[in-house]
Amino acid sequence: MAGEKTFQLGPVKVRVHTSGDPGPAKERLSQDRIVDVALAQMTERGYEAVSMRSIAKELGTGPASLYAHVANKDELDQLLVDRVAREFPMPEPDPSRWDEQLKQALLDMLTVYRAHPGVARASLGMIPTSPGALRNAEGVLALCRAGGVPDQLAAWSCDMFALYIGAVAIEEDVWRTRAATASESGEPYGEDAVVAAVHDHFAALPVDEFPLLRSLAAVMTTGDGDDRVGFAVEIMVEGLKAMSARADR
Amino acid sequence: MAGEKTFQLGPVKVRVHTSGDPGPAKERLSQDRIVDVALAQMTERGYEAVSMRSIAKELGTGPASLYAHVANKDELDQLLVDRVAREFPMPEPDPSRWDEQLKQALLDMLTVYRAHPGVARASLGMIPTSPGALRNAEGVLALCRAGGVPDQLAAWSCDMFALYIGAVAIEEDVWRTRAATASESGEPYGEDAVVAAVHDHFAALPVDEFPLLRSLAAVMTTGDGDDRVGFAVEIMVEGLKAMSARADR
DNA sequence: TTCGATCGTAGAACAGTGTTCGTAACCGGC
DNA sequence: GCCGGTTACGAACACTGTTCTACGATCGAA
Repeated sequence: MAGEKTFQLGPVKVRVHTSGDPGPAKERLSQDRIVDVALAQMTERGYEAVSMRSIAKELGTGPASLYAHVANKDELDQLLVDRVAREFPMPEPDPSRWDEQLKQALLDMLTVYRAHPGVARASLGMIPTSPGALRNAEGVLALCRAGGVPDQLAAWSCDMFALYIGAVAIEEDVWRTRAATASESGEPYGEDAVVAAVHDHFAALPVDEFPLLRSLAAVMTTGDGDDRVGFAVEIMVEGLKAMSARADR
Repeated sequence: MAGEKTFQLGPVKVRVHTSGDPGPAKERLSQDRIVDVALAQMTERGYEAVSMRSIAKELGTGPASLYAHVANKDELDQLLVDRVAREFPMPEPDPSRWDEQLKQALLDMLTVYRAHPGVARASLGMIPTSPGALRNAEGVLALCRAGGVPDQLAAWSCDMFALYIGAVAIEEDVWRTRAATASESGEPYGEDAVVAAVHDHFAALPVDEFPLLRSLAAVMTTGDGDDRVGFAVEIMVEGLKAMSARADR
């Protein structure tokens, strides 16, 4: 609705220049531009805030226009996680410290997810042949190779790592949006308050039914997200090393 | 709309027995009954097929009636995963084979999720104080205790295991529903066909960019869901044992 | 037994959602 | 020049979760 418009009235064709009122001269739509604004909206307003309509509106058009470049919202979601997956930093494998590199790479993946809240929600069920997934898998495989991990173990590890990191990112985002909706309709619901409440709940459990949870309330609620993920990554990589050694033997 | 109905017409009150046409005499609604039919619908028609309206319809009422027993769809989802989590079999810990018991317990959790497709979609971000989650955590903690796992490791392991198993269940369900929608609008899209297509895609990758993926196409696409999960569970439990031993030392 | 307050029940409606249809405009190639 | 396939887009469809509102049933007290 800007720049130039033509009307057909019977045999007469009228060309009208509507001096660009509602925004600058619009470029043509493209899959990239759609993914751009979708990612921007999701990054600053969360997963549920971005819809076909909100994207179209920011692009100055209607939702139907998007379907020329994107088949589905499902496909759009896949494009988003693929775009984000390309940002995962993948180190050059160094056989002398491949395990530390692998752990760091996994933590970096989570950091990238955190920079784009909501995107991770589509990471489960990611198309394994998308460019981002390929890059990711190739990088993890290279690190495993550098560590002498048997091929089959390395292959299955790619799956496990991607699944776990995606799950952590999703869970964090779920709690994030929950805190947001809870804070806008009542008292603040910060992470510390939630953790404290959980701790108290555990500590008040009946002894005969939940003795361990009750006595371990403190350690159950110790540590933030980074601690927990750091631990899990440690476990997985150490387990991978142990099983590699066992396979060699 | 069954059994008995009264009409008020001015000062006159009329009581009419409508001989139970649209169903048996309806009982009162309750949270349990709502969760029952929601779980049944989800089990047989998938996550996206169950809505407040579909539940209400099967209960012979309108969607507004549900909100007297359930605050949200979010809360309903939590009730569903809690209900399912109660079905997780938790073994009596045996210190001589606690590791095998733990592995089996994790696989059993996945089996239960598989029996209720779609429910797992709400498992990420599960309320940790719900009865099902408590039962689950207590059971895992008991197994770790039997294995002499240090408390902090055991506590964080609960998190890791639940997250990973939930993620696997979700991913499986995503592919399941994708296959369903793909088969109803085109040729069948079975698991074997997808795996074969992925294999061919990997094998046809450019050598200079994805040498490992290309050469490892076979092992990357080897094994079904059980194989992959079995491997991941093995890795995690072995890693847990390794780190426990290291902490003792 | 009758009254009255409360709780559960629903119909209707609101503001959204993803998606499709039909038509109009545009663009590259003959 | 024209013309065919792609792109654009308003309108509409069938949904979704949720809220408002009034009506009915229920139960304790008078």
